[in-house]
Amino acid sequence: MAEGNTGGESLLFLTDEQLRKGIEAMFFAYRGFTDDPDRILEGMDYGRAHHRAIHFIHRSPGTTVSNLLTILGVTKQSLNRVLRTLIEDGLVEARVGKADKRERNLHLTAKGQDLERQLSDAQRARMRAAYRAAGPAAVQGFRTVLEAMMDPEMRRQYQSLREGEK
Amino acid sequence: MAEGNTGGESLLFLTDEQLRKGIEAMFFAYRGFTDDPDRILEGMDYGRAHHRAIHFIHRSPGTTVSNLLTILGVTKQSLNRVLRTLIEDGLVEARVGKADKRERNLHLTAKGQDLERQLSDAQRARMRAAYRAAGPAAVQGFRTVLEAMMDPEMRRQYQSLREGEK
DNA sequence: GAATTTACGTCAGCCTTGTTGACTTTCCAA
DNA sequence: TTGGAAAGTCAACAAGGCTGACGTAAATTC
Repeated sequence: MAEGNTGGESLLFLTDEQLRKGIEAMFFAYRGFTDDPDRILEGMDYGRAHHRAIHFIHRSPGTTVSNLLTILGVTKQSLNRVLRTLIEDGLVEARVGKADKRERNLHLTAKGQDLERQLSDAQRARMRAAYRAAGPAAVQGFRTVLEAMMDPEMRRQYQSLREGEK
Repeated sequence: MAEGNTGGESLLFLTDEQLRKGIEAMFFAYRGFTDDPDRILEGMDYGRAHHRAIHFIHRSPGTTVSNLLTILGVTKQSLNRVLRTLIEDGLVEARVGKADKRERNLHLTAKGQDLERQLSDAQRARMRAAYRAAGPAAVQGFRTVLEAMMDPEMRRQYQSLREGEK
């Protein structure tokens, strides 16, 4: 199904025009995707970077700083600035590693869980509405294309996160 | 596969776990989506903001500054900073409006077209690879979900852009 | 014809979030 | 014991958002 590139109409979805529409769809949809959490965060001292950190700490409790660096793809200085404020404000706890004491195992506090819940509720609500409107078959295609669009390294991260959770 | 679901079918794609996967897919895919143009731009004096301006001027030649403001969703000061450098460098031309002389009609110069081509070639190449790998049905679903994810206002913009082109 | 509104440009200043580079501390492992 | 990895810190800087204030020309309204 995927590679059947014989003649006629099978390749119509690969025209430059179709691709351009896909590109603009990504652009506009990503705005919607980030909008709700951004709105919640504004007014607090936090931004999108804090949201990302909170999301992935929630997702993989006990993860280390360097794990987070790999997933987020930023420098440790950038991440550290964000992490520091979250720790100072009591949303994140950094526990010295048990096996390797150089590592810090990151966890959300109750307060951190609260904010995470607020943010992900908003983001999931939009996602749910979109999924519901589009239907299960479209959702399947959505995920397939997005996965194919990732860099191989990001795809590995994405998939290992998936299998990491039960 | 991930969640221990029985074969209920109909609403399984709306579980929080499924939604979370979609959220992370958006995050990782958007990185891939912006990566290639970003790499081309770095080293030049331009960034993602310039790319966006160039894209939409190419897309709607003769568009006005305020049109662009609406589409991009930034302040005029932000856009102006970007536009000014593009005009100074001879990538964009701002012609005084014919009917309304307060307006500036924006066009890419030959030089601007060159960069646009470079950027969109890179972005389309990744998009094409993803589309090809996923197949036409998945692409259809991809676009449907993204469209449903947009804010109504953005969706209008997106659709009016679509109909603008033949 | 005067007043107001619109479209655009610009100056100044601030914030978030990214970057490099240099340096320290801790501590595991060879 | 020593090299290097993990983590943190300080400093400086850039891109690209933002607000507020102001200016000007053109169009519109009264």
